Amino acid sequence: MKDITVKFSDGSVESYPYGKTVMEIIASRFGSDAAAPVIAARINGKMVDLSSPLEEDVTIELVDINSAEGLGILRHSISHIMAQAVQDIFEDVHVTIGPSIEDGFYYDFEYSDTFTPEDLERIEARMREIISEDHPFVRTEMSRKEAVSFFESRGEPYKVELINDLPGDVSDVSLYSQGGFVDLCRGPHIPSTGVVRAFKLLNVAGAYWRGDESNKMLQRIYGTGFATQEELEDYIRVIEEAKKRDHRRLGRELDLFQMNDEAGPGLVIFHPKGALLRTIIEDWEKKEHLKRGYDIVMGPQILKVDLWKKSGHFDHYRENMYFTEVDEQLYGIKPMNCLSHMLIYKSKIRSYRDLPLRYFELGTVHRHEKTGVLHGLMRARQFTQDDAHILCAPDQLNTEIRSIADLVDYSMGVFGFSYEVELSTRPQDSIGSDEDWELATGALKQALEDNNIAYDTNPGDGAFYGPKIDFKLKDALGRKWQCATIQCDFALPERFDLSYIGPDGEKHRPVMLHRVILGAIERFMGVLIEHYAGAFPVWLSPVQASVFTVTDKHIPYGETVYNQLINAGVRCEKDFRNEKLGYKIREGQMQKIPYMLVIGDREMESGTVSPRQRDGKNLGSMGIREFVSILNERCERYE
RNA sequence: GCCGAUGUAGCUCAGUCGGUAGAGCAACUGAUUCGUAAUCAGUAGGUCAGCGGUUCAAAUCCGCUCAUCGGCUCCA
Repeated sequence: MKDITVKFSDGSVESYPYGKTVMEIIASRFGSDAAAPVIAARINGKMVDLSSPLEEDVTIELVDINSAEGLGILRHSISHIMAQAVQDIFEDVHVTIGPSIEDGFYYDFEYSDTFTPEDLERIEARMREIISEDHPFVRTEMSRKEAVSFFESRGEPYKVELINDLPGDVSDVSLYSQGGFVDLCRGPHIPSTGVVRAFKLLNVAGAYWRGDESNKMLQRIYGTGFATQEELEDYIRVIEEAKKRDHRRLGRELDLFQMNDEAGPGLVIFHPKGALLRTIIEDWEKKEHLKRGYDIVMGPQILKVDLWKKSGHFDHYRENMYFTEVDEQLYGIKPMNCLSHMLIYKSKIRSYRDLPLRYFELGTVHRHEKTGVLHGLMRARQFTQDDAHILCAPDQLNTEIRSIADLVDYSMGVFGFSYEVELSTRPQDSIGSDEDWELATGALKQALEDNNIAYDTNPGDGAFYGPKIDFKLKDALGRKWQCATIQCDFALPERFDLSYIGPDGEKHRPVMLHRVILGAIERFMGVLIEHYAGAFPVWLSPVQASVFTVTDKHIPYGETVYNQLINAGVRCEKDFRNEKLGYKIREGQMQKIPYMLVIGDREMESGTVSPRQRDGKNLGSMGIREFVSILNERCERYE
């Protein structure tokens, strides 16, 4: 056999004997030390194991354990090790699938009993044994038929189902084994179990087979793995930090809101500070929308059921709606705000000169969410959307979508979020013609491209009335939250027979855009609380400053300072209790108040205040007016 | 809705083998008048989520319901 030529990603080209494995080639080219963090390779663009032999001329790229792909391979391999450990320990466990995911991996098992936290420890212990035994991951290939009978003989029905459901043109499948455990798997994998340095099993949860709620519930074990122990510990620290930032906890500690069993699940009760924060956000939004040519409108909470039938909500959204009977008439409590907006449009004959019309409503909606999905402010049964419906001519769609995307971008910047964009296309259960769906999807796509916005596509994930663009913001811990969305809708204008008179004097059908910027104010507040860990920027803080007296004799002057600040529009509290200054400061810090104003002899004599910033910095003595202008300037910069 | 876990004072949590409930912090009262993250002392606070069952006796064992938490499905 003749030698083969290998081209490396640094551009160098070398010859090797036929049939050498990738690992051997890397070791001879870079030395075994340099090869250590490499756990897989990309050969002519295809990911392979290091143990695969090279039988033709190739271009080779090394996949490092620290790259996103390398980490994915490592975690996927750990999931196989976990599956082996589980089957070693427990009887009657059937394996299903076990992929790597964003922050780790999981494996789903069918098991008649349930896994407990103690079981996880036993599984981890067995995994450590498997790792120290350093079993190689061995790839083999089989025909579909062989593989089916192989997994049948091993009593693994889920694997058989997976193979049977492969596309018809797939003739062979690959299997990976390590230490007697065999799994159907595309690969690649790490060379051997001993490569694993740091892993942890995190929790057990139920999960439907193939994610379908009509299927059997399996038991999923989540875990994660990293190249080093330090990285694993960092990750665990982030989880702990997230727990500390939990908006449900901070909501109570900062006295922002409560959820109350007596009131009902999924219902938020805003306390004074939470309601103030919400008011600040809503006032900001109204101002920004008025600047951009939106009209503020308001519709009723309940509308007759016939209108919901007309809109399609009764047929497609009924299970999420609440209904109530008034004077023997059935009413639907609104789960969306569009209906009133349609009626506003229809209240007059519209000309093309009137378009676009942009109706903005801070609309409170009710949705009957399943009990299991409720989650503090993030997922409630009553929430308020910063909703708008834009009615425009088809040729105005592009401009309108682009300016919404600009508003999203501006708003995310104000709150300090980066974001990602997804385009979702027609779902199974939907209304409207194929042409309209195509037109709408094309308009969204075109606008994104015109604005140079990178996006992913989610096929079949649109709303029942139209395709949508979702914006997923990223918070301080890198977690993603769905907030803004733009949905294109040809169906509702049709159903409500909306029209405008064009330049030709004829009736034309307008197009509608549904859109939210922050999404639900409740969810957005939840995200904000966790993003800032409760330490809101000055412009958002429900309490911007608190006045602290050193002793009782400073109370009269403190009262003067407090009143001046309140009159200047500062959101201010006072703490004139007979407590030591350090005690008040500590409480102020825990309440995350941006400025604490200390009032003692010095300030009383010179008519000043001494602001202490939340970061502990003492600003020294200054006049009240000076303090107010510092505060106002920061607010103007959205600090 | 489904799988699993949990529910004890305002909060965080103890409570052994079934024998009628405890701590720290917070609160309240008093003393202290104090300069940048906790002054001291005292007082009060509980239908042990709810309902039912077993038992001489239930926070503890069993059943049901409700709620919460972690996921799945769904979603702003």
